[in-house]
Amino acid sequence: MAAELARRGFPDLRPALLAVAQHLQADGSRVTDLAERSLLTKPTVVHMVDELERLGYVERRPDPADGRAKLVAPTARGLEAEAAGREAIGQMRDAWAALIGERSMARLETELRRLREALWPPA
Amino acid sequence: MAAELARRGFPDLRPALLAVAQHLQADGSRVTDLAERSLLTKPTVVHMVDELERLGYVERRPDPADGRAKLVAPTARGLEAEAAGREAIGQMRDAWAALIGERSMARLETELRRLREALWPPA
DNA sequence: TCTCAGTAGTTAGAGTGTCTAACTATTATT
DNA sequence: AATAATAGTTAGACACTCTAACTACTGAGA
Repeated sequence: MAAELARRGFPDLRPALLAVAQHLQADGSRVTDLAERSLLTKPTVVHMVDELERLGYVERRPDPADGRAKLVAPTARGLEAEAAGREAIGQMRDAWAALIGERSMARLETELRRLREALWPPA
Repeated sequence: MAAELARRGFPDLRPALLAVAQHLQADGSRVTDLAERSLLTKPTVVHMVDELERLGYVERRPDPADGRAKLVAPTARGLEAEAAGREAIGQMRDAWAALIGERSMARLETELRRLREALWPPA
C-alpha cells in the first residue's frame, strides 16, 4: 500500500504511518482508540500522529466531550490520501482477480472475511 | 508465530529473525538467497544471521562449491525450533478450521495458494 | 463540595530492525 | 594477466516500538 500511495503522489506515507492512519475516522479519532485498533501502544501512536501532523495529513483538535481527550482528524490532504488508497485497493483487487479469476477472488474475500469475523468479532 | 514459539520454549526468536529463518534450508542456504527470498537486503540478512548464530540457531560453514560463499545451516536447536514451528502452524490451522469450518478453511487455503502462485510463480 | 482513583495524552530513553554506501575476498571473463 | 562481477561484510544513520514515568482532566463517593 505504501508503494502504491507513493506512486500516486504520497511518498511520505510509510507503512508504520498507514498502520495507524488506516483507522482514522473522518470526524476524528482518539489516540486511545487508534492504539487499540492498530494493536500498538499509546506512545507509539502518539509518535505516529506527531509525524502525520508534521507531514500535514492530520490535525489535533480538542474533544468537546472530554477535556482530557483530543480528536485526531484528517486534513484535506489526508482525505485525498484516503481516496487514493481506496482507489489503489480497488485496482489491486481487480488485478488479482484478473490473475486467479473473479470466482476465486470472490471466494477468497468471503472466506477471509469469515475468518476475520470469527477471530475479531465486530464489537 | 513468534508468540507461539515463545510459548514452546523459543522466546528469543523474534519476528524479524523468523522472517529470515523461515527460508533456511536444512543443508544450508546462502545469504544472498535468504535475502532474495525474505525480500530484505543482504546487510539486513547478515545482521539477522549474526543474531541467529549468537543465539545458537544457525552456524556458518564455508561453501565447498564457491570460496566466496558461506552456507548458513540450522543447528540441532534450530531444527527443534523448526519442528515446534510446524507444530504451531498445524494447531493454528486446526483452531481456525474449528472456527469457520473445515470446508471454509480448505477453500481459503486453496485460493491463497492459487494467488501466491500467480504472484510469485515457483521459479 | 472535596478528595482521590482512574483515564487521556505525553515525554524520555532504550533496544531493535532496516537501509545505503563502501569495503574485502574470491571467481569468472576476456 | 587484468578486470569485471559476485558473496559476504562493516559502518553508520534513520525509523519503529516498547516500558516507565509524568501532567491534566474527569468522575464517584465521603
